Amino acid sequence: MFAGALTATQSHPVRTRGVPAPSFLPRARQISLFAPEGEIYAQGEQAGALYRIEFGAVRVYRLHTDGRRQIVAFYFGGETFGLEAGRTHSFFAEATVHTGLSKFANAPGELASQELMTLALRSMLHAQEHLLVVSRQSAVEKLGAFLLDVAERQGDLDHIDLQMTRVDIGEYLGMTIETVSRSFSKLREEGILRLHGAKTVEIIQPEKLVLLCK
Amino acid sequence: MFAGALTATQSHPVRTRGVPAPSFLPRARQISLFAPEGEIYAQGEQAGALYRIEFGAVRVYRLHTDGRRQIVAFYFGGETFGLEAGRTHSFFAEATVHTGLSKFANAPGELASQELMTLALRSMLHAQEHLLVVSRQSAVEKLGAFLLDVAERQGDLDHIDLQMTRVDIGEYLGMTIETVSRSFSKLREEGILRLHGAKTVEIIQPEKLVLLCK
DNA sequence: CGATAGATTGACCTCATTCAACAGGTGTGG
DNA sequence: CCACACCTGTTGAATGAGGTCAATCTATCG
Repeated sequence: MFAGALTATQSHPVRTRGVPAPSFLPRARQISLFAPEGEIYAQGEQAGALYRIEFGAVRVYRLHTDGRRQIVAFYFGGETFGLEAGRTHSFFAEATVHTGLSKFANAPGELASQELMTLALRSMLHAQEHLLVVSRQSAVEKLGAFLLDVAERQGDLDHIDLQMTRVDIGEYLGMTIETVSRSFSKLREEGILRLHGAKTVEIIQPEKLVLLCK
Repeated sequence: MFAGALTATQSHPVRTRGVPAPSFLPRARQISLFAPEGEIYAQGEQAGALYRIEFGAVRVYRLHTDGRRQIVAFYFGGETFGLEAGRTHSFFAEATVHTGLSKFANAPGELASQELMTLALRSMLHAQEHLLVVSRQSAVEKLGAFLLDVAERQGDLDHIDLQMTRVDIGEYLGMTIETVSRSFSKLREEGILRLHGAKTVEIIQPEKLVLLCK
């Protein structure tokens, strides 16, 4: 039945917007499937491989000593992740929903290639953007900036598919699930967005949201 | 008299700990001097060059639309900065104190070199570490983690030379100067550190601080 | 040695967190 | 296909940490 989910999801065109397909990497033989909460790699494991998301979504996070989780990035269909500074992973990577990945063995000699450089700089830029969002003062602004980011990456303002729980969003933005929920409600009450279920968001007044968050 | 400050500072050995000298880059002819608040580059300017700090300190920041400043990194003696994702700078770089820099013209063809890759991955890692610090819950923990970072990079726990104002620290950690000051006071009251003037910090109980922040 | 920017401390207030109860939606088994 | 159970999300009230405004102190530089 997960195989069913696979074909069903794949029948949608995989979004590749923003991140070009890593043509410089050897073609992956097959797609690995991950159930929600499924671990892709763990902190301490040997790094080196790259992963391209065919469908689904992934969270990359780290654990604080007090047990709290800090999600440093989400990745969606068409995006590539897995590049890290050291030889071993400093982060955990897990699927947030049913997810299909292409894995690329990354030969160490290839590390200096232009494309990998681009990927590293992109990751750096993303971390800095994330920093700007998290250091934003108000909870509503944080959530708004997050939603705009996701909408842009998914290429559709009218139909954002969150593919993650309020817990995930909270751990990404550095706030509690209650505050996340309240912020959604505030944006809804102000007529900026509409919720169709908890995970499908429609942005009605993008201008207002941009004005608020950018 | 600034020339005097130059020789005086240079008589101290320039710390190169953590960041190897960029031997892969063409030797710089001379050292450029910057007064406190002096602009090194601005957002929108053409990027490409790298800078090595001979003495002094640099802040790299970005402006929010509401005018607030978000400092994304500090750099100290021996460290190299200036690498960015795009062709133009997304950030501003300014000296926080009297600073001397070696500028390296960065030939575009060299972009794929192993050493630049290392620099990019280091920047990525730093941005992610910074994110973890800022998303830490309490103000005292943020400041403690920051001090440990600076102490490690300067290689001396007993004598941290901050080389920046409370405003800078606040804009780096995402809190007000009052909260920064109060956090310093709390750490002092708990006997973890001692202040000799506002910018010279002596960490008396590093274990306690590590326990609190790491 | 005086002027001035930077830093500290206090009082008050706002807003996110915490704790708790409730509602809704999803998935499972009958 | 329906009913129940559980997980997820929402909302409310009380608490507390950090922001804001303001006054005072002090370190540094001319």
